[in-house]
Amino acid sequence: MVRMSAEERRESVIRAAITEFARGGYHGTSTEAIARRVGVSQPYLFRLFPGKQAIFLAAATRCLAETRKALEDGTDPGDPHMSMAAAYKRLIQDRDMLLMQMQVYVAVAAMEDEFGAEIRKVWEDWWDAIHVLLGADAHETTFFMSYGMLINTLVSLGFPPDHRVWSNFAAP
Amino acid sequence: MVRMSAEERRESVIRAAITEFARGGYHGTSTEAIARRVGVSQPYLFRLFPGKQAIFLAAATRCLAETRKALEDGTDPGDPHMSMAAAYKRLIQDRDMLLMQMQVYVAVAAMEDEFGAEIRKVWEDWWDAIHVLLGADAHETTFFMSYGMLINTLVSLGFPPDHRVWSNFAAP
DNA sequence: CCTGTTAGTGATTGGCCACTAACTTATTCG
DNA sequence: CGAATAAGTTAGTGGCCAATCACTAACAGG
Repeated sequence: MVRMSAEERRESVIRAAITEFARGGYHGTSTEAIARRVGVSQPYLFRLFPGKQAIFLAAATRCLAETRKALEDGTDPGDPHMSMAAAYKRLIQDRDMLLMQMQVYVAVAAMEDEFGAEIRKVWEDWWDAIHVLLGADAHETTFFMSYGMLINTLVSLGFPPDHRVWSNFAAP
Repeated sequence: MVRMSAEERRESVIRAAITEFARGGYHGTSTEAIARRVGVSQPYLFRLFPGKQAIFLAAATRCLAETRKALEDGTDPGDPHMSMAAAYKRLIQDRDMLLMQMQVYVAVAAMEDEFGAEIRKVWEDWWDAIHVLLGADAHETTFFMSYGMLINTLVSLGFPPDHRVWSNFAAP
């Protein structure tokens, strides 16, 4: 048994939660599954977080924040469009991260309360950050985000990389 | 008590299932809820369908098929791009239909078996149909689908129509 | 009118799951 | 050391939910 500070544990829980929620969604994931992945007893999760929803919210915001950060860090001001696209391509290698993003979107539609407002705010900030990076051209921003969301869908659906629906994203 | 043929009942179940699954997702929707909406007892669902998964699959394929049909029917060959975009705009007034689409995507990622293959096939056909309607220009097809998927996301997240993230989809 | 079939229900069950309570073990520090 | 504190566990509970079973009510044809 490896003892950790509560803060470190919470961190592990968030990571595990992203993986589990990504696959099962909110209702399809048991706290038991998360706890097992962390390597801790299930009831202990409820000491670290007030409830399942709180775990999901933490995982959701973390997922969006990390995605955003990866994009920002990977973007070269010299050629933002190309470098950002490349950064997203790198990002989606992590399937769990991408699936979690999708789960967050449908969860917001379902919960529709404080949770929704919180996520909308994070997403909005993300949008704005991209907007600035792409030279504050609204058209470009919409364009980039659109492509991103299509990619999410194609990955979710599990189309293999050589399928024709991917043809416009082919590496040069 | 209104008696119906099994086939008619199945139809009602599919409609009810789309509404319920759209809001709760696969795991977040009880067969009880679907049955209540249909106006029928819960066990009877299992006479009409072999199980919950089968109900979801029926609802999923129906949702995609109807969406596709609405796009095809709404597209004017004279100006496919504009008319198809308008058709999608009309389509998304039905929030349940759109949310169900999202639920299908995440469900495929989770189930990842026969179910996934079935849905991929339907989606692929949809893609091809759009492709032809848009003049077999792969770039245009990707473009259109991307916009569609971004719209789905924005609706799921619940951004009000006057929010800046919508600015590029503003009506002329 | 009776007999086979089809539509539909009520009661139940076994399993899972979020969450609580009460207890145990390790760490820190005066 | 020893006692307060923080990390973690085992055992249990009430509620929900998919699926089954055994049954009843309506209709159709002869």
